[in-house]
Amino acid sequence: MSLRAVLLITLQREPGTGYDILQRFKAGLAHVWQASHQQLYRELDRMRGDGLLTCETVSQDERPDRKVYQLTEMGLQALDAWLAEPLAASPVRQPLFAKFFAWERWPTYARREELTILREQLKQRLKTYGAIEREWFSDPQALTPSQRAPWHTLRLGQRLTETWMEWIDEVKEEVE
Amino acid sequence: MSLRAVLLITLQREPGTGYDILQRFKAGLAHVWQASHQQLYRELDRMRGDGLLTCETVSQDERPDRKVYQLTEMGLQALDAWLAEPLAASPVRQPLFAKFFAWERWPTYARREELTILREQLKQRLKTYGAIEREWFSDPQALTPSQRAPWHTLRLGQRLTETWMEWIDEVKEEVE
DNA sequence: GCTTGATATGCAACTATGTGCATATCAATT
DNA sequence: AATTGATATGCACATAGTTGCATATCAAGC
Repeated sequence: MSLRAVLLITLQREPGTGYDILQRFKAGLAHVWQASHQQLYRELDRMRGDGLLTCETVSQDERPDRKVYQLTEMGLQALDAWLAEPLAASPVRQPLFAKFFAWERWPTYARREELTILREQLKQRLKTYGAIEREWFSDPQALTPSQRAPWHTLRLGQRLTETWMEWIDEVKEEVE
Repeated sequence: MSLRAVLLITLQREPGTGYDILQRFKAGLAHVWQASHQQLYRELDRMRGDGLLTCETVSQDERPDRKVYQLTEMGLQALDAWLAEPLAASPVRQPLFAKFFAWERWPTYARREELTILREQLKQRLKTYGAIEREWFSDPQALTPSQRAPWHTLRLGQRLTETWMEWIDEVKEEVE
């Protein structure tokens, strides 16, 4: 349901095509949801089939048609229902942690490589967060409550990433 | 692959049945992996089919047979290959964050309920972590490196959970 | 002239996970 | 005597997500 919910939220703000949504995902929702274009197009079509969206095909000169999706009343109701229902706890799944349970069989060079790559990914993620923050939330005091809410999620994303990085730096010393 | 990998690690330490593994998951690996019994039995059977495990059926007086699974040489190789290969970055998927992007449509009472329930779940998780720590890692200094490694994962689990809880407490004030 | 990247869409096959249902025994409690 | 919880296994169906492939145009750079 969650991809569907994220799409409902994204389209509720303004109508758009699969490609639009993909761009929005890459820009600001990067710390919220990731999906491939295949997944998006498929889900949008299903949602249209279920009556949550309407689809208007816009012809373009000598280019593939754009399909602009828009929420229906039913879609809005589905969104409200999802918002009202508390989320189920997400199951814990940390494949990296599992490797620590096979410490003896995990070669030192592989440990080092794994942690180095992960640290690099986290650093990159922080950079992305920073870019999003500068673009959308440069002046937190000036934000309205509904603009401020997404900012909070970004802040948590940052703190969780920092917590991870601090841990890696501590553990790395013991790896070698 | 990851459930498979977790099973390889669990069985590498000592052979066992699906039920055994389920108990181990509940006991100590709770902060690493969660899986239903259906998933375990199915995956174990597939792994046997792929030659990673052998299965010995042990008859019990008037009870269903127990199936004791054990790693094969191939299974050990698969484990080593998995350990050597750095993990791909896991995609970000935070349905809760998505709700913050629909702030205006998210009723105050629902926000409050959502965060209260989540806080309770996190508190419960910390309690579980505490129990695991007391049972397995009561004296961190006395641990061998390979016992110490899983302890690190527990510590990170605790810190991430704490980071979440602090964030909830901050955000809760603005919710109301 | 050719490649690369952005724009724009999607099918088909596969893998992973979740949910509902089903079975069977024994011990302990009500 | 009946129910509940622990032990022990599993099938079948449904949902969610990944990967490979396919198509088509235009602009910009080499």
